[in-house]
Parts: sequence; C-alpha cells; structure tokens
Amino acid sequence: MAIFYTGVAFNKVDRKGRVSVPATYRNALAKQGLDGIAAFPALHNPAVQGSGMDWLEKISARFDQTDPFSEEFDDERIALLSQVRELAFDGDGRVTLPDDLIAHAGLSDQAAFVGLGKHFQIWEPAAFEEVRRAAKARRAAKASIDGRQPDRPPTPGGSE
Amino acid sequence: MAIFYTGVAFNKVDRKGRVSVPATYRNALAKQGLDGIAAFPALHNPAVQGSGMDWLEKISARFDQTDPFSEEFDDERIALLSQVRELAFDGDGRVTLPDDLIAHAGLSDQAAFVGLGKHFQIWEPAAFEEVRRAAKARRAAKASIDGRQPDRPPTPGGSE
DNA sequence: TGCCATCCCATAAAATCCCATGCTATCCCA
DNA sequence: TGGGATAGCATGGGATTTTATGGGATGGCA
Repeated sequence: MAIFYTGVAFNKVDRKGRVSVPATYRNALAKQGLDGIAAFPALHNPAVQGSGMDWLEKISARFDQTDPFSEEFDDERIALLSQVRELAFDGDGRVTLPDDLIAHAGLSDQAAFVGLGKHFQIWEPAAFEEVRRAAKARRAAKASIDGRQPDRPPTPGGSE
Repeated sequence: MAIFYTGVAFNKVDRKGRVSVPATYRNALAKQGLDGIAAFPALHNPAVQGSGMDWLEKISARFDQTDPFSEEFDDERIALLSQVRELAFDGDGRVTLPDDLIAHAGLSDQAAFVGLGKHFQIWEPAAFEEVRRAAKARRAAKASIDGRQPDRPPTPGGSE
C-alpha cells in the first residue's frame, strides 16, 4: 500500500540542532529501505520540505520530460535540486537540521512535522498553527458557499 | 464496492483512550484487507469522521494530479491531511483516539459509532442523540409539507 | 589541539502487546 | 425445543517494547 505522511507531530529541537523524526514517518521510510530524509527549503512557505528520495526522483523526472534545451524550468530546478540535503538518521532516529534550513523555517526549539500525503513539511509550531487556522477558515467559507448546511453531516459518498 | 457502515453502536472509551471499533465495521474492513481506519475531525460537526485507510488513496490521488508545488490545493492539503490520523487496530480490534480528535468530538467515556454508508462518524452519545432528534424533526416537518404521513418509519438505507 | 559531527548509552514517558474476564449470541444434540 | 457447550465480542489492566530526549564519549579534520 502506498505510503502517506499524515497528522502533525511536535518534536523538540535540541541544543545540537537534532530532531526526532516521528516514528510513523521513519517506519514508512524504512519500508522503502531508506534511513534518512531528503530536505530542502519549501518554495512558498517558511518551512522545510521533507520526503523520501523516491518522491524527489518523481519531482525531478518532471523536469526531464520537457525539452532538455528549454530553460523553462531551469530556475525552479536550480532553486530546488541544488538545495536538497540528504539527512541521515542517527542511531535513535534523529536528523540534524543544517543552519540554513533552520533559518528558512524560523525554527527555535520546537518543530512541527506536518504530514501532507507523499511528503511532509517541518514548521515552527506557532507559524504552522496560524497557517492551518487560515486554511481551515478559507475551506469552511468555501464549503458554505457551495451550499452545504453547516449543522448536517456531509452526504454519504461525498469526497471526504 | 459494497461496503456499507450502518447502524449505531455505543462503545466505551477506556482510560487509555482506546475504543473497540464495532465488529461489523471491522469485518467489512477485513474483507478489503485493511487493518485500521483513517480518522479526522468532521468538517461541520463535533464528530470524528472515519473510514477505511483506502480512503486516503482516493484523497491523495486528487492531490497528486497537480503540481506538488502549486498553491491551488495548499489549503486542503494543510487543513485536511495534517489532521488525518491512521489508526491501526490493536490485537483486540481497538483503536486509540488521539487527544485532538477526542477534543473535537467532545468525547469522554462513551463513543457512538454512527454508520453513514461509505463512512462513519464517532460522536459523543448525547450530542449525537440531539442531532438525530433534530434531524428527525426536520424530516417530519418536510414530510408533512410534502403531504406525506409524518409518522412513517424511515426507509431503510436512509441518510442517517 | 580545539571544534564539529557522529556514535553510544541512560531515562522517562507513552504506545503497544498480551492475557484474563464477563457477557451475549450461536450452535448442537439429546 | 430446551439447555449446556462454544465462539465471538467488549473491556480492564498489567507487562513489554518503542519513542523522544538529554548528555557524554569518540574520532576525524582543520
């Protein structure tokens, strides 16, 4: 069965810059034979983008499908792939976050691992709560425009 | 797929946050080879929304078709996937409900599993009874407007 | 030889496994 | 058809294993 990162876990960033990767993520990665994560700065967010190498390969394949001489994706490719770090687990399932990633995500002593399906992000907890609150509000507003009645269960067989 | 969750079951939430998933649900899931459920806060209700883990595949398929870095689905990704929990059965067919889900549904020591066809919800029993009462009243009112007999039993397979 | 990264171990808390119990529905046979 | 045997289910609680986290030891590299 496919592997999904879901839920949120708040872990401590210790004095040495180490964080425990949630065991659920580690187990998912272990099934793929991986003992570490790929990490790079998220494009649109103050967060660290994380995943297994498999996901990265798929992303990078997207570039290859275009005309190799086209420069269309070069900016993105450089921005993305050149910043990817492979962070190996230590014996206890932790990774050490490089300074630039810590800076990009504004991390201090707590890190929120946010499951987003086939990949995940690492956020400063307060920043993440704020973003999630806003996202929920926008989604609720959209749903009510769609004509759903707020006090009734969604229709069976609906999309969620 | 003919999996239908029906009926209501009231189970105990023990001190560790464990609940037995009704055997009828488990058997339906077992036929699909699933040994756990996917759970997240219901959008419009103080309830936990549940279904088989296969549901995740469907959800994520929707996201996968787009550029993973597009912002189009960011709200949904964050609001939905970050709240989804994969809950595996223990050896006795129970799941442990995380604190945030317990809080969202206002659960204390009893949980009502409410079958809604292709998915189900977990309610605080009193809250559910109240919603069910209100739903019945609305339907009765609607039926009498439609000129039907208001005291007829609901048709089997109805939407509650 | 000082610094940094890695490795290793200790500990507390939490999640998981495992078994025992009572209850109910089902089965089977006289 | 009655009623004891049997199996499945919900539940409680203890034992065991995982996790998360801190701190120290080790070893290479500048």
